[in-house]
Amino acid sequence: MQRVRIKDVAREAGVALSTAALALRDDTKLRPETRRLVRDAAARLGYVYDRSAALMRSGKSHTIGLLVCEITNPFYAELTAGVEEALDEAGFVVMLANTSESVARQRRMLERFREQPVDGVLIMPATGTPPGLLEDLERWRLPHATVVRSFRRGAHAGPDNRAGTRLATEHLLALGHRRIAFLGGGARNSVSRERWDGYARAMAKAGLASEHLPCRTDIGEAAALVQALPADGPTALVCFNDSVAFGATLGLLRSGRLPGRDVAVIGFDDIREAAAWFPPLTTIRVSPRGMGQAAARVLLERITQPEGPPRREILAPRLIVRESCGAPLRPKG
Amino acid sequence: MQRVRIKDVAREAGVALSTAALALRDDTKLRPETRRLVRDAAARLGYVYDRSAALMRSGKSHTIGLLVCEITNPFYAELTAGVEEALDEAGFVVMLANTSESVARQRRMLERFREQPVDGVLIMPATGTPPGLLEDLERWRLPHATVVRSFRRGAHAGPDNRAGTRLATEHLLALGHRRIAFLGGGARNSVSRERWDGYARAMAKAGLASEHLPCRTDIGEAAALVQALPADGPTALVCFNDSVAFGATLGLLRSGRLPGRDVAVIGFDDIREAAAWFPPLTTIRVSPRGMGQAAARVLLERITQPEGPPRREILAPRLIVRESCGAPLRPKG
DNA sequence: CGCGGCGAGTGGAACGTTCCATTGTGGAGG
DNA sequence: CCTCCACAATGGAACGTTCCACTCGCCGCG
Repeated sequence: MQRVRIKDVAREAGVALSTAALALRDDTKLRPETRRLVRDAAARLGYVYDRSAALMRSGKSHTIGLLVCEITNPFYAELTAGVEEALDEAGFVVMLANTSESVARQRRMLERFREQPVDGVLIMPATGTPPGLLEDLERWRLPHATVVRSFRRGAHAGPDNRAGTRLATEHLLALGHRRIAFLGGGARNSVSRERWDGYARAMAKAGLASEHLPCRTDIGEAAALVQALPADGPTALVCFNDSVAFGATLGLLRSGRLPGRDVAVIGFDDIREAAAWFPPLTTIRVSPRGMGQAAARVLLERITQPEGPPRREILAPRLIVRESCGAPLRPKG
Repeated sequence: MQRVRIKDVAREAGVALSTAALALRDDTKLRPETRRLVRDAAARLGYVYDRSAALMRSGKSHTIGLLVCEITNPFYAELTAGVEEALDEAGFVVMLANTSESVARQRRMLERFREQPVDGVLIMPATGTPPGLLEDLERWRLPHATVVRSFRRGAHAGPDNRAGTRLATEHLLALGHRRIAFLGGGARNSVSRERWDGYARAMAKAGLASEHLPCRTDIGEAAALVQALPADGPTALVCFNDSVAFGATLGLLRSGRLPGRDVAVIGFDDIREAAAWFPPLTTIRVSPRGMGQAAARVLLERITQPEGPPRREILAPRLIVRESCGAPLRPKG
């Protein structure tokens, strides 16, 4: 009652080992009848392909390592789903590591992946990742791509963050707001910088002053901050992302203000919950799932053509108008 | 500029290949000086361990396959994080597959994992999984464990769902509620059955009639259902889980009722957002992260002791009182 | 003084594929 | 009738570890 190997299938089918191997890969060098014969024998014996042996000989593992900065964040969870979906379609399996924004853990898992070995790695860099990591990846000749957060160079897929917050800010300006603050962000990563930048530039262009309300990306923290905001504070909030925006609406509710009527709130990401929120959240859609798929494609291209230049795919965001900026509010007491 | 192998390290250190291999595993059969010598040589050459070769010879991949029914659900995302954390600590790597509740995809990914090969699989069975899957796993002699949703037998870690909804229902009864409905669930899986069961039994014990408001586990759907509820409907809702409870509070708000004052809402799971919600959600805590860790432990035990009986770890839930059930109802009702 | 046992290190087979070079066969072309 | 080629199938080395059996000194003991 041992495991069934190609050898056993070959014996059962009455052909040579290498013939059986060829047949199982459905190689056209073999006559269809022979392939048939071997397949039937394999099915009869319950043969299971052993990728580890194949990997050892061929050097291709058909496996990629995925480094997620925080999988419990719905946005990254959705992104992970997109990556997994696209890679599965291409016949790849995903090795998962959740770094929880720990640079040390990220480093450790990367080395693990290298041992495994994987054919490439897809990274959402933890906040504070040193540029040395990119250099290591290059030195190791490990095909890699980043998603959302990026390094200065290397394959990448992510949203156009500047365009996103610009869109958001201009929408608020068009609605007549003048005192518009930027809520959240402030972390030392490319996304925070770019989103702030898009907002600040739009404000400058309108001849208005920027105002930063920094907080961590956490519903509770954002809620507390907004709850404490004075009545003569900003009339509109461009939020770092939807989670922060959710916090903002909760904070307004708790202090007796109605989001959308008293203070306009606009998010970023358009995560699944945004449409169902109260009030439904106006936000910038970037489709995390689509970005995950794009990133997977970019990485696969890197793996198959390691010599070509790394591709950077920047996805255009879209403004989704709902009710948190004072569009038709439901008449409600 | 080839990859560095143990052979190369051995040559550099001036020892035999097998000695070098032993040294790299830090085997106590070797003198500390020798181990040192080899380690230094390995570091000098930039040696990277190749797990695939080790796997082939030893049959141990130190890899487990994780089948998640829906990773974009925050509860399962948190659970995934727990699994990954615990397995990493034990030196295992996680292969991820998101089945999106598709039985076909689940089956396909399971066969892929088998080829990989993994040392075991951790499964959150997709809704509608046939019992045949368990039989296949047993026939394949693939160590396995389930989390949250379970089969009739086999290793498992999950919450005591009956006790959870019983706790919730008794809490509402103690607050004076009489007309209590169960919102959500209804899917054909063990969790739905058990949660309904705990609620129904508690109601029966109090001599009251059960009432089922079935809906899918989706904020929007729950919100719409609750919004349409008549004013003389139930005064309290035991929800299938927190997402459904979130939907319920949104539905109440939209129809001009205040959750906690007009209608009591109680959730299940205590996901991260529950505490920050408006109003903060009273719920049943099951700690998805803790459950993920427990499941990982149970599976590892299965892998190291395949002969022993599979362990089933049922975690006691805890009632977390916040504000969504209001202060005790006055006799007025 | 011989023998057993132990510590430290060595040599080589084995794992299950893939890949390459090779064989045998039948038919077309000269 | 021989040569050459394409096709179909075969044989065996190689991948980088692990594992087991083995050697070689050296020490203690009867």
